Amino acid sequence: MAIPKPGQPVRGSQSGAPIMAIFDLLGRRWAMGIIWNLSRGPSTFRLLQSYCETISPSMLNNRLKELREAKLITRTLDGYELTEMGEELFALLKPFGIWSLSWAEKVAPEFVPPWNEANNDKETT
Amino acid sequence: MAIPKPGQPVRGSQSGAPIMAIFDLLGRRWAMGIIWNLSRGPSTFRLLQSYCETISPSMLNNRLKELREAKLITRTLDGYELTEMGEELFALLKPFGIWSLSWAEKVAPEFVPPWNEANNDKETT
DNA sequence: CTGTCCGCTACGGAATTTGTAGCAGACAGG
DNA sequence: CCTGTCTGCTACAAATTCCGTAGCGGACAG
Repeated sequence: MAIPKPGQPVRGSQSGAPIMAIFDLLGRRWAMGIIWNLSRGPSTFRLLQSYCETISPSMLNNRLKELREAKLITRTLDGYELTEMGEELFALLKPFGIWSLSWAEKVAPEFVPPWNEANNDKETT
Repeated sequence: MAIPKPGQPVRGSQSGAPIMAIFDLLGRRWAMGIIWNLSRGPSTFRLLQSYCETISPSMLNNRLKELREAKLITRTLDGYELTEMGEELFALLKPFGIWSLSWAEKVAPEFVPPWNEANNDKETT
């Protein structure tokens, strides 16, 4: 049940607006992380698994299927990769990366990894 | 367990990067929806409950607590409202609203509510 | 004191996620 | 062909999270 059907009320939607469908899709464990990891280029099932260390194969499989049904990713000979729409979504997600740094500094300074301070200049796509 | 502790590996993080902490926080049911609803102004517990129709009180309470711990929202006499950081996050979330429309058109045309077509020109903040 | 509304908690059952074992297919060496 | 190894993916039970509903204590009106 990746994409809520038009007739069915989206979980938590007060109007069935598309934004709630997206939140329903991305508001699941690993969904955004998978998009994020895939933004670095095509990736295989196994590779994705190692990126998301503790994800279980069936979870990964489920998320991958849902994301595929949502036309956000696609299967290729190289494994999985973002579709054009997936890239668009990632473009929206990207600012989170920068913002999350300042957020982490405020709510949990120690949480910002040291390698980041010396490494965050490669952040430009 | 809203904010992953520095020592603990974030669920699904390959490096403990802040972005994964955000994904861990927002990648839970209702989290983004709550931020979204709160962006319209302060709201009460009961009101939030009616916005997120099927959420249970304990769930809402949990999310609210996590979001508060993450310094994204705050309690006031009016109920709950976004902090400055929460507003920043919403600013990042806002483009999703526009993008979700074109996404919905492509993956589920019928899903785009009719009222939107006559209403999406007030979207320019 | 009674009734009503509010914020919030408790708790059992349902749904989702995790951890682990394992299957089928591809490919290399022998 | 047989063996070993690697990859993509499935199965399934256990653990965790979430939903649905009942209910508590406080505020406030009559």
